[in-house]
Amino acid sequence: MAKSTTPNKAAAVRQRGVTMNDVAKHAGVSRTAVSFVLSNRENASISEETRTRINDAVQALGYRPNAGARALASQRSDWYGLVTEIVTAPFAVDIIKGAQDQAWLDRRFLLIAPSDQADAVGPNKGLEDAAIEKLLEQRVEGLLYAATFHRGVHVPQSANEVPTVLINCFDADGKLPSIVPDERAGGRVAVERLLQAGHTRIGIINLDPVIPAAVGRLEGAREALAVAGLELDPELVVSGYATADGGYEAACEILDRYPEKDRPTALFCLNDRMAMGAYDAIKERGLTIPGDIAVIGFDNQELIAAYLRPKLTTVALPFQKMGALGVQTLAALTAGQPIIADQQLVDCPLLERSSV
Amino acid sequence: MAKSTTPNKAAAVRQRGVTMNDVAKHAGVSRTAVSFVLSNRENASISEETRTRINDAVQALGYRPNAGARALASQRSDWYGLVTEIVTAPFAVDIIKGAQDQAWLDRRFLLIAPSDQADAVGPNKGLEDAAIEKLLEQRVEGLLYAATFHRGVHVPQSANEVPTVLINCFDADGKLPSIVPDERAGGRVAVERLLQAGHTRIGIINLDPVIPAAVGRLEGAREALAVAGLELDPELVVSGYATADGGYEAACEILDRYPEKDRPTALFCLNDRMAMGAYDAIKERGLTIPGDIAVIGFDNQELIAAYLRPKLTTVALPFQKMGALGVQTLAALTAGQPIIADQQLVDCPLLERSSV
DNA sequence: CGTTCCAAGTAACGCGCGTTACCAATCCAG
DNA sequence: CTGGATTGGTAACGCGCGTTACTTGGAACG
Repeated sequence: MAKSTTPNKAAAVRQRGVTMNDVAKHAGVSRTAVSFVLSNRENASISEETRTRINDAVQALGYRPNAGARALASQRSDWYGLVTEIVTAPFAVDIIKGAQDQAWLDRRFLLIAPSDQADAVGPNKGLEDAAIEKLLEQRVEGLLYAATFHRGVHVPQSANEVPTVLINCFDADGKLPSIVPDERAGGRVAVERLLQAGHTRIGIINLDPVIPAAVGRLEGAREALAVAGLELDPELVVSGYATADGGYEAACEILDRYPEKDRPTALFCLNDRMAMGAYDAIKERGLTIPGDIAVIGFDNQELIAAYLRPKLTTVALPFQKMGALGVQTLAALTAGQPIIADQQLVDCPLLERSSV
Repeated sequence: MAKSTTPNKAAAVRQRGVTMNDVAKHAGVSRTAVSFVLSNRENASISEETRTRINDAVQALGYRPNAGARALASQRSDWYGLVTEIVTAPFAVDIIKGAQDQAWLDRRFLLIAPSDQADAVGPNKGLEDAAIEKLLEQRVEGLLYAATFHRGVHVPQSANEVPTVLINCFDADGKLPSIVPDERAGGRVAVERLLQAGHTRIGIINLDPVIPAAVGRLEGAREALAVAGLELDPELVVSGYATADGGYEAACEILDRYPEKDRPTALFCLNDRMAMGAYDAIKERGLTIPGDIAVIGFDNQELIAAYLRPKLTTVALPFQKMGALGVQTLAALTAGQPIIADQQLVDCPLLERSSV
């Protein structure tokens, strides 16, 4: 790679950007002609010859359009705002990635603003408002509001000024369209997988029973059992904190409660962190996975699921897909199309690894 | 493709568009006066009375400045571009968060562009270039280029047009300033901690020995041992793949190699994933942590370190701090200040948990 | 009373671009 | 040869705002 000896100088010279006017002069045409060519107008008539002359000039001068000026003149920015809690977020990054990729494909830009601030003491509601305010100042054409765990949220008032789509959460006021994981189908597929492997006595390590994830996943489990002619035994459902320790304790309780012959042969852990704790409880008792006890998780937290030994079979939350779908929905909304549905459910695929 | 079926409606939805002119009329002053008040010009003379009248008008009309127009007129955007690989990134999110928070404090905006694309087949170098190009079209005032693991990188040529700072990586061509973790000090502090706990026979589970992280951390370990009058025993250093399985195998090798009395009483795992595997190897042998064997990790991958049982004592990579420092450095550069140093090292703090 | 000076504000230009209206030349049909 | 329809462009306005130069009414000053 040939090093330019004075990159700084080059930068300093380039500081004053090349404008469309420069291109026009260089090509010996009007600025309008350049604009027409660059924006590929259909109805404008520019001869093939001047068209190439203009393109050559663009190339020669290294012209780069000024997105801000374009936005100002055309009254559209091609920007979407994404508001999310970054701090606690093992998941947020996946939503961002999904949205970002889709936005990129659609030639749109994503402005990401934090809805929480590390240094914020007290209610950070004000900061969230400020974030949205900032995004609106940038004249974003739409807003994505993402949560890191499935729940109902109240979206600040100012979000109403622009089309808004919720991701991994839903509007507690029931106004805005949202995109959430299909927890029920996920719970169903997890238990179906265990049934298919021959397990009929399945312990369930539950989350806090009131959150949407727990409700849906448990309901799905019940459905799967019902299809197999089984009933969900309330005694086999133990709730715990959504941590490895919580999972450990719940698993201990469920494993020690029964004599060996009645012991469940499989555990459905409603998230991977609890599965991590359950692994310890199982191993401590000299039992093997999946030989003695099969384990299935939920969430597909890569760092856990893919690195546990044996690797954890789990149901994935479709964050990337939700992010992408959010952008698509927003694109449809800003284009004036009617909303597809108040709430779109996205499938949670089963990821087979080695714990069943 | 999808043309807006109801353009009128879309226009109606479009932002209210109250401009400075509206504010001016409402307050009975000139637009210039409004501009002066809003930008808090020192040398301009506006009476306190009209100043409040203008502010009231702003409030009453719900005026929101147009950032794009402001950028166009003032020739500065208050935007920085952040280019990073989002896809594989358990870490990227922390860099983003650190940078984002700092940018927010400085009243600047971060435009995040992906340097890798999921759907990109073949060399994605072109996409990275395209991303930077897009950022430059937005007239970002500076560029942050972040990697998800410490390494040398080649930054695309176009990044030279604007001040650029590298985060968690360094310029292989040695031109651009960078911010990287102080791996050596991190390795030192880890081993010091083990020495302080009374361990003198310390096994080291190494990464691929050529990457900067491995080199630095091992060198730090050597220094710490030297200070204690000890030497690093090459036999106690085993390399493995940077995964839980790799850590498991390496730990097995090191634990089984010696009779009990010569067995190391502590393991320094050069990353947390390997520590996760080492845990399994230790537990399998009926040994306890930290009773029989102390373990210390590196990276502080929250999902692992905080949820392993016992929780893993580890050295943290200062991603957030690096992100913040990156923004600060960029701010200094764009303000025309001389660069502080070609390479800034950021401390890796020890996080005490329960495995030592 | 004439001059100077200053507070308080305004008119007007330009940032880079999209867009509409308009113009000049050519090309046929009648 | 005239007139309408194309082809190939251009002039000029406006997007919302920052900024510079300029104006004005009145107070201070000599």
